[in-house]
Order: sequence, then C-alpha cells, then structure tokens
Amino acid sequence: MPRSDNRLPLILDAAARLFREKGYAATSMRDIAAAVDMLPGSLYYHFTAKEDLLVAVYEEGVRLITEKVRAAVARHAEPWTRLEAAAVAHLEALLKTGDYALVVIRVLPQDVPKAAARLVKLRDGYDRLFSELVAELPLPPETDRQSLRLLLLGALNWSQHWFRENGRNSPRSIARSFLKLLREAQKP
Amino acid sequence: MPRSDNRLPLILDAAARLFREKGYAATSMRDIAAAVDMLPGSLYYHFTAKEDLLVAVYEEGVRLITEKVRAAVARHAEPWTRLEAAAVAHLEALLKTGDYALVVIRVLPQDVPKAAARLVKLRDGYDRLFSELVAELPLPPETDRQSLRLLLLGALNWSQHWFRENGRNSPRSIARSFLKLLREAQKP
DNA sequence: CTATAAAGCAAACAGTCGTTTGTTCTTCTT
DNA sequence: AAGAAGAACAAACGACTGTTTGCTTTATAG
Repeated sequence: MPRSDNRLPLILDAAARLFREKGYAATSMRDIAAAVDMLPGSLYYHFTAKEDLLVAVYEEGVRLITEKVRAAVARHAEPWTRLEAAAVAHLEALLKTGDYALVVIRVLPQDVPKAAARLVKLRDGYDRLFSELVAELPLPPETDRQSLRLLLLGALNWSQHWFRENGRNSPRSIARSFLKLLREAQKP
Repeated sequence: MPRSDNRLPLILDAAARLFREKGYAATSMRDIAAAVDMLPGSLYYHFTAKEDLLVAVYEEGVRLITEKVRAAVARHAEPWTRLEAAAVAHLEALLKTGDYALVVIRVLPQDVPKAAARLVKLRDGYDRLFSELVAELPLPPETDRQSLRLLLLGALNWSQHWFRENGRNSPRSIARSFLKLLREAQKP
C-alpha cells in the first residue's frame, strides 16, 4: 500500500514539464531528479527505465485530453457544434492544461524506439474520437471526410509552434476561426 | 581553395538523414562520423560545433523548399491556383525531397538554444512567402486571412506524422484535397 | 509499540557525449 | 618537382549518460 507522502505525482509533473521544454532525449534522469530534489537513482524505485517514465506521462496526457474533449462534446447535439466544441477543448488542453498534453504531440514515438508501439497505440485511440465526430457531419457526398479530419487536427496540433497567449488570441478563438473556415465550405 | 575530394556535402547529407530520423539531441557526432566513415574529431575541421552543423542543414532545407515553391508559384497567375501550387510544392518538398526539408519542420529551434535565433529567422523568411500568397486571394472581407494561412500550413506540416506513400495517397493529392476544402468555403 | 514495507540515500558502474590537440597524409598550385 | 594548404587521423580530455547495488530512514498497519 502506498504511503501518503508518495512523491510519484511530483516526479511525473517534473518529467512532463521537462520533456515538453527540452524534448525526451535532451532531458536527463538527473534533470528530473533535481527538479523534485531527489537523487537520480531514487527515480528507479518508481520507474524501471526512462522510457517507462515517458509512457506514464504520455498515458496521463492522453487521458487528460480525452476526458476534456469527451466532456465538451457531450454538452452539444448538433454535429458541427460538437466538432467545434471538440476542437476548442483539444486546443485548450494543449495550450492551457499544459505539460502532459503537449508531451503527447511533441515527443515522437520514433524517438523512443522501445516504447514506440505503446505510444502509437495511445495516440490512435484518441484519433478515433475525432473520426467519429467527423462521421456525424452532414456533408455533401463528394466531401473527403478523412482529409477534413486531418486538415483540422493537423492545424490544431501545429499551433503549439506559433501560439502565444495575448488579448486577441486564445485557444478558443483560434479553434473557432479554424472551424469557421471549414464549416462554410460545406453549406448549401 | 577547397579540394575536389571535399566530403563536406556527404557530411551534410548524413547529418540531415540522422537528424530527421532520430532528432537532434539523439544524434551524436559519432553517429554522423560513422555514417561517412570518418573519425568524430574530423568533423570539426568543417564545423566548429554540432549546432553549426544543424544550422547548415537547416539553411539548405529552407533553400530547397523556398526554391521549389517559388518555381511552382511562378507557373500560375490565378491566386487560388498559385496557392494550390505552393501547397503541392511544399508538401512534395517535405515528403519526397526528403531529409533536409524535413529537418526544418521536425527539429524545433528551442531544442538547440544556442542556435535558436538563427533557426527561427530562417523559418520566418519562408513563412512570409505564404503570407503573400494568401494576401493575393480574393476573399470576402470578413475572412481571417491569418487563420487561413495557419490552418493550411499547419495541416501541411503535420502531415509528416501520418503520411505513408501508397497508390491512393500522394503529396500532391493531399495538398489538393486540403485546398479544395478551404477554397469552397470562400466562394459566393 | 513494534514489525513491515514503502521510499529514498549514497555511491558507484560502464559507457557515451561534444570537443581539442598534435600529427600525418594528400591534393593542388606554381 | 617542391612547397603550401586542405583534409583527415589518432588519441585523449573531462563531463555527463542511464542504471544498479546495498544500506538507511520513515510512515503506517497490527
């Protein structure tokens, strides 16, 4: 049975922050240990390898985004509104919730060969959520739904590279203007 | 004056390939040296530091994409057609030309603190090209041109993560279907 | 209050990292 | 043919890497 002073959550937080800031390879176990005021070797009481630490962060990241998006979608009924709610939630999870979610889209599975399969599986599970939302949309039969999904999700994920919070810009406003651009294409 | 057996181009090729495959931090100078059958220290005759090697690859990558896109755009006059040509050229440069171009969008400036400023400058120069193309478009006055650019360019850049060449999919067909989705939104 | 298991310390392991230095080979110029 | 400069070798530097081992502290269950 775990103790109440268990610092595993702190380790995960620090790892998520550092993996997001510097990437997986450039973050050392000593960096993470120092961030939680521990000795490097002590981390191995909680994780048997650096990759497992990444997988743990990844799992939590996917869990957080999925949860937020599911909750947001559930509040609406109209297909386009549901997709917009999902886009907003996705972007807010990425740009506001912070470290865990960003690690998921910033650290590439191929950078961690031994854990790649597990990471891809986690990502794919999440992708299916958006596939379902796009499938609901009332679209002209010639519209390519897969392209629509990839266009939206790609643009949302890429926003990490240029987004800076300020008065005019917010994750919500960006997601909305993206959706507006896509939505009007499919009206009669 | 350089000698005719100068192997600097080979070094750049190998570095580009490895940086693309494994990322900057996970690629060692020894990896690169081994790929061109050299000793690690010999690389320092051509580059004073690992970061400079990355910057050199980056410069070549930006040069290649810019060249391809400029040439493609110049072949057309109608604004939407010009943007489509740019999107196709951009995606082909990324997914077909290969290593150099992909390094530019795969290696983040923030992962190389000492060279970050130089890398960002190179990227921004390229971005302006797309800004100009979007500015040419005949759009309803309420359309957000910046969002349109970010939506398109983000989706194109993200495609590196899911694209696999096959009979039905090609860089050209993807760029075209993305543009079709955007274009129809802006028609009367 | 004591036994038990959780959590972390302390110190080291073998290997890898980017880089430097002095020397040697090889192409090119004249 | 001889000298100069280009290019790479050979070997090492100290710092840093992920990880292991044995021992100690500390909270909690009985």
